Amino acid sequence: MPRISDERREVRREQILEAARACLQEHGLEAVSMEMIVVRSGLSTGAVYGYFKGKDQIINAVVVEGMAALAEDLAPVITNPEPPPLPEFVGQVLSTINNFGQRGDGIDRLLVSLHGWSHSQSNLELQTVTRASYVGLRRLFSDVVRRWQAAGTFDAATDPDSMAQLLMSITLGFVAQRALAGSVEVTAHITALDALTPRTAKVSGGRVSRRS
Amino acid sequence: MPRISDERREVRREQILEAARACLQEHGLEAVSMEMIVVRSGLSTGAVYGYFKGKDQIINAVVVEGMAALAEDLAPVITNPEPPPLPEFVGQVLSTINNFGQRGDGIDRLLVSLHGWSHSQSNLELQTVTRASYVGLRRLFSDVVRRWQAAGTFDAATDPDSMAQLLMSITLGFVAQRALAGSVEVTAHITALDALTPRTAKVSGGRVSRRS
Amino acid sequence: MPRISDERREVRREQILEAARACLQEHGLEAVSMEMIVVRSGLSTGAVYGYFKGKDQIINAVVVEGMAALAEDLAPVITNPEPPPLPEFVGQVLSTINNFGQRGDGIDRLLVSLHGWSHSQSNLELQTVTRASYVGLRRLFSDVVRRWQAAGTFDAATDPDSMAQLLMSITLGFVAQRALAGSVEVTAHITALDALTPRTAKVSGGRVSRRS
Amino acid sequence: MPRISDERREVRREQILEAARACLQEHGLEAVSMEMIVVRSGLSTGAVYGYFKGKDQIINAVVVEGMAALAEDLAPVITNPEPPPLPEFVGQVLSTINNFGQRGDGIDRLLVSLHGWSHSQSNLELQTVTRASYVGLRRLFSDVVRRWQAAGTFDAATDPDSMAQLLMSITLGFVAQRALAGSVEVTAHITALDALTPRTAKVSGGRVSRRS
DNA sequence: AATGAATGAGACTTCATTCAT
DNA sequence: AATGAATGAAGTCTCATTCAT
Repeated sequence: MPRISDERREVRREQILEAARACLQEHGLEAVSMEMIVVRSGLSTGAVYGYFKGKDQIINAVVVEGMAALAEDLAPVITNPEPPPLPEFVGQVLSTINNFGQRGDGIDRLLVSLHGWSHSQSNLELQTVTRASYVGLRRLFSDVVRRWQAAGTFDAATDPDSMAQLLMSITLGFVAQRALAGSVEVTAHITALDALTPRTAKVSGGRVSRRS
Repeated sequence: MPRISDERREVRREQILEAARACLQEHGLEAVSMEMIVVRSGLSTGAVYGYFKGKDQIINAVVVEGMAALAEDLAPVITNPEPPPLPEFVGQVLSTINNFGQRGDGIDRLLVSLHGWSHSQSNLELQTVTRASYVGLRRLFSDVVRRWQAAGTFDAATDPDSMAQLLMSITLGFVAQRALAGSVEVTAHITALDALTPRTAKVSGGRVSRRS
Repeated sequence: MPRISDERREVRREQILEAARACLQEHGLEAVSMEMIVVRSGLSTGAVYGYFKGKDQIINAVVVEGMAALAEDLAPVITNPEPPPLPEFVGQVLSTINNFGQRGDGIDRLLVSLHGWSHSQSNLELQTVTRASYVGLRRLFSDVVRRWQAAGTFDAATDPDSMAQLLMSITLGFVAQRALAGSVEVTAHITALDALTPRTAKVSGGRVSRRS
Repeated sequence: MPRISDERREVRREQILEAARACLQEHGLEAVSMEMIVVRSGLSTGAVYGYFKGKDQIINAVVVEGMAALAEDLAPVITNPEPPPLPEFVGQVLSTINNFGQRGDGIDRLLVSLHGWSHSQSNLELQTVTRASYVGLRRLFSDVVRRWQAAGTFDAATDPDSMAQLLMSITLGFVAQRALAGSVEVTAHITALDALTPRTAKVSGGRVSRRS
């Protein structure tokens, strides 16, 4: 029988993860220390160990919950039964991602996710979860492609899985480019995809006219 | 007046970086220790410190030289005065990247680069170099686009910088997806881009005229 | 809100300084190692670092607290409003110093202070404190001279500051000679000063009158 | 059969000691490193080890040769068969010492000697030499006292050894005070001793008149 | 449950000394 | 004799984790 309510427990847990995120972003994967997290969380060392078994578990939780939160944000866009044309669809995905990075508190959760990518290279547990998560996302992308094909707005001969790989690369690459090069714009991606996309008479005509 | 030749010095230096790469891949950014690198390099602690001022300098050198090596491999593809059509061009880029990752020795230099991405988030020196490097790569991409446009094989109205951002995302995303999801294929990307791209004869001519 | 009382904390701190003193005397300034101090203190490495930021801080604390303790011992002698004649006064000072060196525990705090003299040559922080402390002591000596002069037992024409310099030299020199030559006696100094000093009745009266 | 002449060898040896002195003064006993000395001496590591067996030997040589050089400077003053009255004699000693400290080259050999005092506390070899040297100096002082007594200018009842201890303290104390408090003047010491010293009619009369 | 002092393995780095050239 | 690269023991300090209170 817990002395403090589950609700309160959850608040504390989030407090710790919040602190960990901040430290991770501020100091990087190699330099985060338990003490940092403890101080920033406002709890005591012992208390933190009451919520997490150790440092690794905290880092993993940060990464995993980050992925989960992003997935949640992406869900409406990606499971949309009638997805918009590819450029617009990608625009929606990237916008969602962009917004995800900027949640009031000064922590850019996307930058934190880069640390997760690195960490998952050598942390088996995290690797398993991460891989499952990204493979899952890729499958959702391929489902979108299939929905386009079913709706007749996309070449039926194209392998949905291949297309999903490309969409995946664009998505992850957007995150990486944002972190590494700094300036990236969602609209630039939309523009570029618009330029690529072949338009059948009806569609392309419609769009072109809209823009002229 | 060095007792050992510059050549020999360079060999030793590379020995150390090689060891660092292996350790980085095997244990991850947070867990690499100097002792690991020292043991693996076959040199003594003191010797390693004779070549690098400290751990950070080694890590940075690994990352920076990794980027430089990749850039060198990519150069012929990316500075090609008559670049092939986009899907094929991207195919060449991704293939080069793929090959770069698999240089006999069992070290996947691309996985190592993910650690570099993470590390550069919180290491100012590395960040500066990294950013310059990726911004430079993006510029080269935009030059490729301009060459396509000059050759009349690409819509002249498209902003080359936007297109470069997309190419950049695809490139970086390929690396990330390879590390995170595991199975990615260059051919899948080519296929997908082929499906998107307007076919030369009819379309490109048509589009160019339509928009001019 | 500390779990251990301030009192207990102070005890621990003193434990560490005690250990440091012992090591300093036993091995000398260049050879004291943290491990020595840690082992001798009976605490763990981490614990010691919880009380002092580093080795330098410990050494400095040993020196500074040593000076403070000696100053405390000297206070009653040196601030005596009616100081005895010079030879006896110097005898009191040197005796106090001698006693200070032999506090039961087998550590000669005066020998330790020699290390402090050396260390303060190249440790700015320590130099500042040391200098202030010795300059302060010199001022107290000149005040004693002034009290003698006010009481009419000392030549009023003599510059108190000059006399203070001599007293200072005798005092510091006693410490040095004790450490370097080994056998020094307080009584020898008293005897010698007695031999120098003009005897009260005849001489001092004569001199004072002659010079006023 | 030495390939280089003994003369050249001696020059090199002095070069090394000179470098060691500079480093000792600049960085202090604990912080001097072989590399520092090597670099400053302008020789190579190996060369330095050709002249001295190790670091300790260099430090000891610096200290011992420093004492020897000072002794040489002091010799004429202290072995003077007809030493001047005590205040003047002390003045000569302290002046000699002061000059010893300031030999053009920016190195204060007296400050270096403080490190020697510290080092000799825990270096048996150095301690032996140092002790012998200072005990010897003290004996010379007592001989001076005996010469005063023989000449009838000093109370014959005074124990020369006691007086020697006092002179020793003043001498060493002058060095210490110079290093620790900064401003010390030879003249202040003369003045103070003048004020102490009892004058038989003739002598005191003469001096007093000079001052009134 | 909570606290935070204590632990101690292990990280990074220096540096006196050696020795192949 | 001279060089200076290499060695590796030893030093300083950090930090994840535990546990008495």
